[in-house]
Amino acid sequence: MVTLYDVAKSAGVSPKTVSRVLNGDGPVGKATRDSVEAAMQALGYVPSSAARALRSAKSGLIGVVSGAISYTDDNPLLAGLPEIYILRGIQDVLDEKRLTVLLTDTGGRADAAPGLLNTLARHRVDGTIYVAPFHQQVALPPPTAVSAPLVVANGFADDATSAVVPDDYTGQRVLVDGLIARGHRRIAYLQLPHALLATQHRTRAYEDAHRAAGLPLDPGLMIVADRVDDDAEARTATLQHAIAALLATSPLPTAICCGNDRMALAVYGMLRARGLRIPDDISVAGYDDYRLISETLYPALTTVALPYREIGRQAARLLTEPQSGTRRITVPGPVHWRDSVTTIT
Amino acid sequence: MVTLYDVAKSAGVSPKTVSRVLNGDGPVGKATRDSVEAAMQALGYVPSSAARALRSAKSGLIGVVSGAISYTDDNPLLAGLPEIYILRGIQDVLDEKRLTVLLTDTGGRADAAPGLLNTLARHRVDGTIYVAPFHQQVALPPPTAVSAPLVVANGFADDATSAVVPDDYTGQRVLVDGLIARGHRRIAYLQLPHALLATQHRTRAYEDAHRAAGLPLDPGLMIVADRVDDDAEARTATLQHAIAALLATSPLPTAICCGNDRMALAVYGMLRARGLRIPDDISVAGYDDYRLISETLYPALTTVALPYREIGRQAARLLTEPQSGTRRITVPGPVHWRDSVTTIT
DNA sequence: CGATGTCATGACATCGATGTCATCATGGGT
DNA sequence: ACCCATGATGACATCGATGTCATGACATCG
Repeated sequence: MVTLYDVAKSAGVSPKTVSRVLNGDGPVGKATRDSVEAAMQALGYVPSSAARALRSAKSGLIGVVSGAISYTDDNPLLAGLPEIYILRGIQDVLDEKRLTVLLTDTGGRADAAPGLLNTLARHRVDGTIYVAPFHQQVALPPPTAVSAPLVVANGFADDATSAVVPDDYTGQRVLVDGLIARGHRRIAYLQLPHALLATQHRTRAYEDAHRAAGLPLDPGLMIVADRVDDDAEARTATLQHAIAALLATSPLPTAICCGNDRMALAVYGMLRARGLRIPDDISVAGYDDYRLISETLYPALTTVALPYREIGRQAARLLTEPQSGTRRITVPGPVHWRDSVTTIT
Repeated sequence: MVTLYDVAKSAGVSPKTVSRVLNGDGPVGKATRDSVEAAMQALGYVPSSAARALRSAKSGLIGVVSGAISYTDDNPLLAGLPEIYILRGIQDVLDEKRLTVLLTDTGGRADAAPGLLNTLARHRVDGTIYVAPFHQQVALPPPTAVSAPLVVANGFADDATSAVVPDDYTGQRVLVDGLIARGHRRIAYLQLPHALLATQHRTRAYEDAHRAAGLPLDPGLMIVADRVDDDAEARTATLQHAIAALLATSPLPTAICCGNDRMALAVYGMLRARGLRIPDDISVAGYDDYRLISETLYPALTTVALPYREIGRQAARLLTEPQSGTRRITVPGPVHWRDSVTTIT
């Protein structure tokens, strides 16, 4: 390994001067700088961040705790994508600031967190972002003696911890307001389980939108159509029942809001199996804007984007641009109107 | 920060003894070990991997270069998922060995690699895994003075670099053999662009399967139905044309192999828009086993799994369990037979 | 019973950077 | 002509671990 001392010797200067060239600390003469840089080039010098970290207590690492990698196939409902987008937002910001991500994965087990935080502490990360798989309250281990700043993304912990969460209410509200504006009067809502915070916020938005428009709320149109823990077949069956119940109402709904795009994908198939055309007979909307689904479905799916990337960005900024005190940020996501929704004249 | 010296003082032993307890090097008396461990507990000691790395030249970090994070929405064709699964396989192995992933992302630009490798070198990673977004030859920057061992996953570089790649030939071959065994005689093949190595291998497999069964090869059934660089609409149009061409042949094909699951998803919609039932009128198969698509589609999609997770595992093992010389490993993936394929009697 | 080996432990140097403080020109201000 | 701020550079200690070598206490062996 070429060290800073080798560079110094080769350039005929002191180690400290090389350090100054490297970090732009003190002033360095033009000629000296050039010869140092030439020496670094010639020797193929690569600074050791271990040594730097040891001396200056800055590792240049940001720890990330997430299930982005492992959730991918454990839970197809979530499919890991949200966390990937959040990671991407984090990268956006950290790249600019020349920080590197030290990634640890929960492997889907919530009790993995303490061990992972310990690993991050060993590496003396300059800060940690804890990424929740979906909008929820997370339980953090008690802050140890070694506590770099910590931010929760896509969830929140307690009042002493900064957090960034999606604005579920506004997303659903804008969607339903938009459907009403497009002439829909009987709008069904196939919900995700009520245990999800997102469902609670979105349900309130669905109801508020109806109230604001002076429309009645028909309980027959609001059905929980997914489960959390079951296997794929049981979940399909749950959805089948919901669709059957919906199509038994009269008059038929003209639009169906689905809890997420994945549900919408299944709904497409089920409606068509019953001979219904989308959007001519019935409009469909999703949630999440999984572009893999929403753009590929035929017709393309109207859906609400969750601003995951922006959540990641905000979290990274919160962490790296020291603010005063603890903050909680709510990030709204736009509705993408596509061909699966028609206007009723 | 609590250091090893604090622990030593508190336990009344020398720093070196604490180090021995930590690493299990030399022998340590039972009583001494207990008091040291108690002191570590009490003080909340967390070892500094920077100091350890500096002294012993082992960082406990494995660098990963991939586009897993950034590809996610830049290129819906690939959608990042393959790389996520590969990462997962890597994690499987590294977790066991108590190594941590230092993740750097190409941001979708191939020319980002040299800079990323330099970042990894600064952190003195114990090894590097270069993850290719799809099966291809990758161009690595010239090995610098600082070269930890490197392995390419899901691609290959040159004869001096170990690599792990998927077995595209066998996957497609088993699929087409299986379709023929199920009575299909006119099997269409909607290919991905020929520029992809995967397409070349799979096309050979498709042809070999026909030859082996004594079936004629109809060029009208082999259509390139996707493009690499175009926007979503142009790609949909390309696929539409392919479907139209296919349905103009006589007799109609009884099965369609798609280049990937995403294409199969679109094909479902297009066939149904033309009034064809799946699988009654025509069977459909995909490739990749994106479970998000393959398990959710209705009916569920028959497809070939790409063994991404296993590729990641093998790559991590290749890196961390030093073998003799350079190796190249080919990993096969199984066919998942689901309801989108019917047997012709 | 002395030689020898193993166990248990400590002293000290060292890994490769940076922080602190000192040194020595140089040049502008008065 | 003198003072002092500023620029350019270096000497030296230091960050927190581990590698090397040394030491003393026992146990074992011929």
